[in-house]
Amino acid sequence: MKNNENTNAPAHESLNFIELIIEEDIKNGKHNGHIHTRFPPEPNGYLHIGHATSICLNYGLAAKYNGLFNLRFDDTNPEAEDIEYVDSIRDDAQWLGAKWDDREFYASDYFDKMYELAKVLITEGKAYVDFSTAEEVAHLKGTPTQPGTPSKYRSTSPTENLALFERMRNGEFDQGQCVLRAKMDLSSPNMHLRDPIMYRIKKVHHHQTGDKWCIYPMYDYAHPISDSIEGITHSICTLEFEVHRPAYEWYLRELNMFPSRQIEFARRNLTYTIMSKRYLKRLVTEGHVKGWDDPRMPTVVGLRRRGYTANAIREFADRIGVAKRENVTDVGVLEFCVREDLNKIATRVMGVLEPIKVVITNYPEGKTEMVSVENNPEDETSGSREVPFSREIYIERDDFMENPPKKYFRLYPGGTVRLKSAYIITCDEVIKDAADNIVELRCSYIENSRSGADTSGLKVKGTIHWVSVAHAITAEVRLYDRLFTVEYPSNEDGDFVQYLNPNSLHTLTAYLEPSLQNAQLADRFQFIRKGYFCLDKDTTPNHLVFNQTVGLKDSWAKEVKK
RNA sequence: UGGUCCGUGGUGUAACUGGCAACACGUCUGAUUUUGGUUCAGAAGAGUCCAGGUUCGAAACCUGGCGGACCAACCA
Repeated sequence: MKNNENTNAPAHESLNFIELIIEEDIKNGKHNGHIHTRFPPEPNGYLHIGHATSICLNYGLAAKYNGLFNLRFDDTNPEAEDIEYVDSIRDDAQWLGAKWDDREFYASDYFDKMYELAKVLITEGKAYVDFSTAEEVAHLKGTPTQPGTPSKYRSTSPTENLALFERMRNGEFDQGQCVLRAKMDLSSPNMHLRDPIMYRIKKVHHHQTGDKWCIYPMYDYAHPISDSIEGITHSICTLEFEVHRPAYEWYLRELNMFPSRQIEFARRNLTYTIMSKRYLKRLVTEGHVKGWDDPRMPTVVGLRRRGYTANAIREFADRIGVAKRENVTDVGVLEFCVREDLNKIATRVMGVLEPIKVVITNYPEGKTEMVSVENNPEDETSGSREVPFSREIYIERDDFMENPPKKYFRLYPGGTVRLKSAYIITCDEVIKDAADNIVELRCSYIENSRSGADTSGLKVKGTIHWVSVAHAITAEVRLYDRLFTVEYPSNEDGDFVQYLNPNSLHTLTAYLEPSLQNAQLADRFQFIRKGYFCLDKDTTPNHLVFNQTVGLKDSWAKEVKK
């Protein structure tokens, strides 16, 4: 090895534990160095940010090692599943940037094969039909400290079991009357090895196979077989399946199938939100949010509507990495990732969220001039546009203070400020109503201070945004805050809904520069000095609606807090 | 109290498998700035759950504790 030019660079790129396994496998020529991963969602709910990072993980690994990635719907429980979820999951996965060509599979694609393989196990005396009730099965399994005891059906002959299983399949038994069990190890300290159920009877319609089947395989049986059939080399799942791995390996070994390897990682949690499908569903059904795609939801559809980019989510997945220990990632990291992406691509526009009117007394009445505003200082190719300026404008209410604290460099009586891309103004007079509310500011402008042609020589500390009263358009703007008031709602005592943030949605009517009239759903904007926004799908031809994706970093707000 | 897995700054991951702990977010300074944004420069913050042991040398290996998560659905 020759010495590296950059001696400070690590000798090796730092790898996560799964990459370590993969590289070891490649080095050893396992599967001829081929890598094949998959994402196996059950179509019984919408994808959330946790699923998204898992997709990034699995797809990313395949892409990195020139392998393949499959999307596979784990549809073994038709009672819980629905085609609606299949469609949304596929759409979200695609949006995230995963590619699987024609390799969109369903566990149900393999029902025939699974049925045949079950018969092989029965024939070899490794599986049996058990007519015990669910309670009996549970009871006979024993406890973690006490071994299980054999059911009286455990010794039925293979021939008889074969016939029984066929009758199960033919619908001759009632739902719940019997199950097919694998003969593993009743005395194992691992409960999942105590003759786990392979098939149960469910006389229900399946969204893919219709009414073809009335018996459906359990996860423990279906998953290794699906992986194996597809030639999945690295089957990545979450930690709670760790104890299932011996069963996973048992089936593949006993059936002599392609040895897919299961690898478990710790699911990643996020502060101030919840990830459990059950809880998410409650938020929707109980009306705490407006739907699965409510911009406050951690669902992929929610994040999309909120204005998050696939880029940002991929970057997030990358940054938080993957490991086996418990973790809670600060949402701040996610927010950092969107800001980072949006900063590069968002068009800068001006919009006043909470207005206060300013009259520029020495500016000609009825005059309108167009000032040039750059679309994005981070992108020289983005150009600029013309924005109308006139005698009466709106500025942000908190850009004015009657009695400003130290270091406040916005507008105040006698103070001077630059209007972004326009003139420098001085506040001469504060107009109040009978109730002492400030209703208007009277200012004067410096005529030769216009941006780009400033010969005034004046230096001002503050620059604020504005919008011309006569030209402003109005829009509904929805500001969002964290959905919960505590960092880890599911860890708190009591029902998680009591920790919902009552102020997670704040709706207001804003005044925006006229160019926003033509905003499209795919557009990304930065409302200067405020945050990143996108058009919401609730928009109608005469009612614009904008969502705040995330606010800008606000070091003044931090300063004020001190 | 049976089994499995896990314990590294506030948070998330690293440390090339034994050579006195790095990166990112966050925090704090300062500079630049017609966005209190961006960018740039810098700082503080862990001695790796604890105690022993092996070793010239341990975050890593061994032993024993402690702490946490998961497992007894005809869910996945």
